[in-house]
Amino acid sequence: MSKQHQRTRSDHASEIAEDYVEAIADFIADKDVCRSGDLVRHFNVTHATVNNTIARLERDGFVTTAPYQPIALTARGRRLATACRKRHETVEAFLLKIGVSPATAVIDSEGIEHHVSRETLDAMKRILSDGWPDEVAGGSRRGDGLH
Amino acid sequence: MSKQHQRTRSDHASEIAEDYVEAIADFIADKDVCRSGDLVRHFNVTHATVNNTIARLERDGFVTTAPYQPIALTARGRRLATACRKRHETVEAFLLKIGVSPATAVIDSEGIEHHVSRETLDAMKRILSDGWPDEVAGGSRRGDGLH
DNA sequence: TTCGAATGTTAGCCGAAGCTAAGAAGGATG
DNA sequence: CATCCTTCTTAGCTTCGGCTAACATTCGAA
Ligand SMILES: [Mn+2]
Ligand SMILES: [Mn+2]
Ligand SMILES: [Mn+2]
Ligand SMILES: [Mn+2]
Repeated sequence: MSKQHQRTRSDHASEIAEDYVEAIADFIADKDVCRSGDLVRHFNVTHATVNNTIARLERDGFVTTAPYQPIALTARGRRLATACRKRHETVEAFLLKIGVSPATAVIDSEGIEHHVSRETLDAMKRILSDGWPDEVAGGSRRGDGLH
Repeated sequence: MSKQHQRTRSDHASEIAEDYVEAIADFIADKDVCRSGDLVRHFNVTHATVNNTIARLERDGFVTTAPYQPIALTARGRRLATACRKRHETVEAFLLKIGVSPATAVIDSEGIEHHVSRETLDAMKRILSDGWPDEVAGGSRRGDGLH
């Protein structure tokens, strides 16, 4: 019992870090630098909150900062950002694939992404690239064989 | 921007309440009463933590308690529990449907359930009951009006 | 009936993630 | 240069959800 809940709790601990490095990487890709004000607007939280969060990220080795300078990602931060962006994109694309509207897919994927294990992510990717799995006996039988 | 993040933050605020009322309802269904020790074992946290959490649930009108007595759900608590259990079951069943192993489905659904909107839940239910959407050239649109 | 184990409560601590309010640093414009 | 506005930092507060340690209550055995 309760392996689930421990996983959910630990997912939440890394969730903020994941969203921040992803956003920082996006700003850097987009306009070459990321300032804390960019994150204030992006996450819709206060300057003080961004400052505290960035301090934790620096403590944990994901970013480097200097007073009044842009925020830079460490190699570790870049690795995490890339992995998170891919995972996020997969989850969002999968929601669209099952018929969810674009607006809802954007919102739901933002929360869901952090709780998707490697195995579930692979299942989603497989469906996105190979199509729906074959229905096993007892199912409602609709798509017939392949394509 | 950031509508997503506000939703994710507010999902987290209700997440613990949802898991607790669901567990309490399960214990009551199973053995007629729920004692705080049941929750200690179920969530694998300490007595003190369960006590604090239950106090918040009572403050918010989901449960009633009396010293050394079992924990009882209010009507509001029962409503929430029922809705959460259904949603949880749907998410777990859907993960199985896309080919995730039972053990992983149990773990991932515990976190994912809290971030699944009504619309996404409906999409999952539709697939569980009607089978995969028709594949149509160019995308995943499922033509045909409803039903 | 007393006593010890199991169960429940309380007090006090911590870190994460939010906030407000105050002030410092820097840059554009006169 | 001085000024003013934007940007950034710092201090101090809150709630939540964890924890440990100490204490209280209940209840079944001896
Ligand atoms: Mn996210
Ligand atoms: Mn979550
Ligand atoms: Mn649940
Ligand atoms: Mn859950």
